[in-house]
Amino acid sequence: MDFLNELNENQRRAVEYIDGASLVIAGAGSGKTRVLTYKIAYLLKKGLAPSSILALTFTNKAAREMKARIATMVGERTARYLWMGTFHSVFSRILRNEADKIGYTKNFTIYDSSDSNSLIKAIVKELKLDEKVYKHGFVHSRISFAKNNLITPEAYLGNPDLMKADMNARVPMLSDIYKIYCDRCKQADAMDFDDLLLKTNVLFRNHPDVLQKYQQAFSYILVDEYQDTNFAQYLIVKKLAELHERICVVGDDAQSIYSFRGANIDNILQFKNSYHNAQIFKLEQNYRSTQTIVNAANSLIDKNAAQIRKNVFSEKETGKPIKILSVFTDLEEGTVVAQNISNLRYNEKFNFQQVAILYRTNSQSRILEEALRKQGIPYRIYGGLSFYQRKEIKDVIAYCRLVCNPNDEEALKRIINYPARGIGDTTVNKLVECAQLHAVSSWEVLADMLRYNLPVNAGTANKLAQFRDMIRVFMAQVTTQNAYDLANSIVKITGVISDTFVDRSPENLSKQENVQELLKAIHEYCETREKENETAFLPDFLSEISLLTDQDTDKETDADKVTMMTVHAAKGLEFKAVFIVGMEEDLFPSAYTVGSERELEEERRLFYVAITRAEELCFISYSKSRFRNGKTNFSNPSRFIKDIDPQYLDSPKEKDFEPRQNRFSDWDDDLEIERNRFGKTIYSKPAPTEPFVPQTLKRLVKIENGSNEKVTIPNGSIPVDKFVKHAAFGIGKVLNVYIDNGNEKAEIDFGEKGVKSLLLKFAKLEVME
DNA sequence: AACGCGGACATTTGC
DNA sequence: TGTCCGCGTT
Repeated sequence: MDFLNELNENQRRAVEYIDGASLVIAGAGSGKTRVLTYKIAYLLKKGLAPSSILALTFTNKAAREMKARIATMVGERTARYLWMGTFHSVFSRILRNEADKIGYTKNFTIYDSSDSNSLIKAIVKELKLDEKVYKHGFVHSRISFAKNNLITPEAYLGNPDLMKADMNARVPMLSDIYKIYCDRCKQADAMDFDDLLLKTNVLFRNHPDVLQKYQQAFSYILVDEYQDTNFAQYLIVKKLAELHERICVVGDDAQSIYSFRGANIDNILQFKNSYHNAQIFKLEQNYRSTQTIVNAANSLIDKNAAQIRKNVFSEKETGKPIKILSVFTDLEEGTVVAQNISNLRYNEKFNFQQVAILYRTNSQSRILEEALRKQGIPYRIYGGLSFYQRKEIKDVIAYCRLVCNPNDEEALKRIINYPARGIGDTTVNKLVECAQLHAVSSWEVLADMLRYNLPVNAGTANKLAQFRDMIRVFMAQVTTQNAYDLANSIVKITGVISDTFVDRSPENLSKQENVQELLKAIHEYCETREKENETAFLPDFLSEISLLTDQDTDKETDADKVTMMTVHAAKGLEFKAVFIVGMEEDLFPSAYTVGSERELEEERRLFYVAITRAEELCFISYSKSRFRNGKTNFSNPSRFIKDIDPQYLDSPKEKDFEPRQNRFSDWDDDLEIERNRFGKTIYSKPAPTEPFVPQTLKRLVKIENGSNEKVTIPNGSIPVDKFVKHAAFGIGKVLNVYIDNGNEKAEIDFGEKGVKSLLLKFAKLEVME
């Protein structure tokens, strides 16, 4: 096994230890992927069948690349039988095989987050709850949290701590929403992303025979990016490995950046408690970056308290210091970055594809994009609205989903009146209500409107029947036509994209192109399957794509283009030169995280990930002003820049690091408001001592022109002109107190949150001193 | 029922 | 800025 010689001492020991559990702590750039691939090759050479090796990766792309590398070592014929993929894709496969055991069909739908959110919205509405209190994003993240921690609705209800917390947070109905949400998913034969992990656990718990089958099937388990696993994933792995404990996990606690998705860094920190006798290997030599970059990154991560101490070092050249670019506007930032890239390309002979621009949020990409375009620099953006999230694609997919799974409520709701066929909201509401009443899906009601007494007139019933019959024709073809032929006739006959033919605007043309692109993808999928002498049906294709991301869709990876992506998306990648942009307070670190030390440390790790993507050159830019959320804000350099040992930096003058002080005239007179992570508004400057001027004149005028029925009460319980604090809106100034419809109300200016009229008997207001 | 308008609101990261 | 929702009009 010659290839073992290509490994360093620690890497080789990690590869060769296959008799029990092992943890590989792999510093950034330390050859982690190499260890994994070589280890799998090693296992295969030792005689393990490829189908008995389970390798779980964090992205599909990582799985694909690793598989390709293994194929070059052991041959394609062997490599293709490896169980390799993301947790979600591997276990969705298993769940489809075992679907009947947990009350699902093989063709269950996977709800993406927008499906989940729209379902949550519908439930909140049905329960007649305040949509502002039960915001879909918030509710979804709580449900997600529960599922990731394997807390079923029943367990949630029975957990006094959770129930009390919801009570105190004034969201007592969360548990009910959760319960209904799960029921509806079940009824729709749908699983959300979290279900793929939760239901796998349920399957293994309730069916020991099934668990045993997979325990025996997988004689060696490898997990990549273990620091980003959550409890549900931890437990799946634990159960599967229980029998033989032949498992190897690889990760780096310093690169744990997904806690918002439930990832639990303790999984890696506590590994040896879960698998006693676990061997630990540390990979500390960085082969990717210059010493300067490695040392700079080390000095940064050193500021975090929670971590496994390790000594990452590089033996490459010293390299150039990290260049700090300080600019005045976000526009200028784009220009400066573009200029630097041009310089690298034409003076330093870099290729564009060796350069990446990394940012904290997707919304930053647009302005950079324009700057690059102006200077004629080719680029490729990853993430953002991925192909499969575009409206026209989602519409086509929704038809496909409904055809494959008639109970898919979210798909049905999306397209029942698109294109418009005279089935309006009123009708849809009646349909959905009727279905709920009988505890069946809307499709079931459509199929037999008379039986369920759907209260619609003859004309409407006719339109519904027409829609139903059209879908039925497709349904009959699910197992007779291949995916491409069926999708093709769906697009033609339903007229999903007919409204893009009204004119030849660029938007419409691009939509048509996208749909063609989709059909092409389906066609290719069918062809590859045919080569394996199988027919690919539409449900197969759907299950294939539901877990794909933008990066999986990308075709021309070899083109010479600058890469633009979020730092999260860049994990695991490397580039000769990296530009980290928008390094400003409230953006990186995000304003949402500065309230909690834990979250702040995660942001710091995120920055660490960004820096360690660079092989040779790293640039960090910040702007003193930035256009965000519809207006321009002034900003200060990120605190993280100061966390890097200055000896590794090439910085502009010192004074740029000082917080800005009245250098920007009247703008600076506004109070700086920042939101902490609970969404409360707090003032970053000392508490206001004088009343602030309401944000917009428009609002003032509105108040003064307010309705005549409002009678100002002179001695209200809330003092006019004083500041009060509200649980959700933060601190505001009382403008007016009056009686409206017999109710005492107060008009309060919450600054950025706007002017609100609150009922005093409901609003909990605290008067500020 | 369809359409258009305007206001409100949110805007972290992603399988 | 952009999306979503509700309202009023046709």
